[in-house]
Amino acid sequence: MSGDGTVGKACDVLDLVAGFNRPVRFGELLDHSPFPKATLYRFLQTLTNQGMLNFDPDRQSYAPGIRLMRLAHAAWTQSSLAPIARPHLDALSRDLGETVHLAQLDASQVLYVDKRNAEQPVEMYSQAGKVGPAYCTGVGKAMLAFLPEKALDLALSQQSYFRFTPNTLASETELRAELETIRSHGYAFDREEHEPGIICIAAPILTPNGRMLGAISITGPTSRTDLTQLEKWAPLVRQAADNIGREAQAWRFPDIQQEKVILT
Amino acid sequence: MSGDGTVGKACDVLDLVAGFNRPVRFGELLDHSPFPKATLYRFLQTLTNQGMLNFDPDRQSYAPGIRLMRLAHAAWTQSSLAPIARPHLDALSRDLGETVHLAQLDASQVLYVDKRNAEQPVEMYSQAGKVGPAYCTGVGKAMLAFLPEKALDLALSQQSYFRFTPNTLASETELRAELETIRSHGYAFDREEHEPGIICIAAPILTPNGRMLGAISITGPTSRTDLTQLEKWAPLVRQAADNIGREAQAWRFPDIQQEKVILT
DNA sequence: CCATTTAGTTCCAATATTTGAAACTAGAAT
DNA sequence: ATTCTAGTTTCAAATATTGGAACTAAATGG
Repeated sequence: MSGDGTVGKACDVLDLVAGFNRPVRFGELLDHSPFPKATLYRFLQTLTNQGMLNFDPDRQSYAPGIRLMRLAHAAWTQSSLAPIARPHLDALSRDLGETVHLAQLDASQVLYVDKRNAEQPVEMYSQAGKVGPAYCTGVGKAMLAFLPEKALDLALSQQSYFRFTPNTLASETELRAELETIRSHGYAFDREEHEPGIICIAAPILTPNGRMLGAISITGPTSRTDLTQLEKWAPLVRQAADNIGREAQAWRFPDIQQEKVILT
Repeated sequence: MSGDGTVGKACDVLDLVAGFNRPVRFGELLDHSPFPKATLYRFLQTLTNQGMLNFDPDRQSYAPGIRLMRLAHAAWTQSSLAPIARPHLDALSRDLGETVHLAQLDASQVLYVDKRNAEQPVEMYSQAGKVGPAYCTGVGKAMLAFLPEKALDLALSQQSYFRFTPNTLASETELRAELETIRSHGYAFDREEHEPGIICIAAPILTPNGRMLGAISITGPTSRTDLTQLEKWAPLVRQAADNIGREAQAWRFPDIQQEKVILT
């Protein structure tokens, strides 16, 4: 994938292991990796040794290690929009009573960063940290629509365009047209493009100076809601997204000033 | 810390950045790292490039990257006890009405893997992924008590023994005596050793063949409960821990058999 | 406004590490 | 008992990392 020397390769191995979504044996990994046996073997040893992978001696299988959870906790706290967005998600969830998602883009995929569930309490990592396709979800399209040109080209070339439902926009051409519409409206719909019976409205989170940071969405089942209903919520969703974007840009400036004060 | 070649060093840099618990600039990292300027610089570039770190161009600061969240999600699903323990935590939480923790050991520290909160829904990564000291928490001591000798020696040498409260066991000698008691009882108390006003009872999670996998605990404020009350719950906690341990060992065997069946 | 300091980035030859074919070992299947 | 398969180790050649030093950009201050 990406040739950042030894470290990049090690990251690729991490992804490889994580990608199986189950503990996996050496041989399987070898079949799916570009590395020679000895090389892959040493990477697995090193990563296991570091706690980035977990080796189960009973099963003789590798899985992502819990050291990653500690690091991810720091990432969630510091690099994600979750801390800033939290009160806004709470408010949307309370006011609208439907599922609320907060997502960011990671490797051209949608990464769900936080969630409020309509009737039941949040399920932990089973939601946060989960990934999904960008080209056929509300949050995904909302984010793509406001990506800078070069990044967009790359991202669009990396989508699978698998047709999950009859409504899926399953080509780059169709998707680009849709993104145009989304840009002009300022929000995106998911018209059962990923899962039948599930629709959503999503808005991008943009800083005042235009950097796209993520997206939020309101999701509901077609049994309970429809696109007309969702569209009525558009102003609310947009407003929440704008507030998050503004706060995100303002964030940390106090921090820097503090340092200045201390140094003076 | 640990010299696993280039990959090990890159992991150290990740820990270094995560350890600040806030976005941090190049210079600060340099002051706290053993690497020369150019070397650290290249590590940061590579890791940022890989999405393992996040570089904020406005602030010119580094933070753990959201790619870690995706990997951690896989770790939580596959390598942690959370999926197995979930129903047991739910039951304990429902029956006892107090806070329930599930923890595992990571780098001689307590890593909280899941949680049920008495009255309010779970807070996401703000709990899962969080780390704490092993020598002065219930889950920590319960796990240490059932660690194999060599691993225990290492772990005990890595504790800070900071005296958080008057009750903290702030030396290896005191702690070893306590671990002896815990081994004979099969459960551990936290007698306000980490936070004043907070007590807990914890039980190690052991496989039938004796491998220590983690621990669970029931925590309460001294205003509402006392050690006598907690001790009454010991059988319940132990039973839940045993069930988790048994299921964890049994886990995956079907998987292997499936493969055998397919191959035959 | 220019001089000076500080912070961050690039270069490149010396050096240490990674690489991977091949040999080896343990255990399962025949 | 023998053959296979899966996993582990070895070692010289190939390659990537290293880090001192030179460089640039941006902040500071005179």
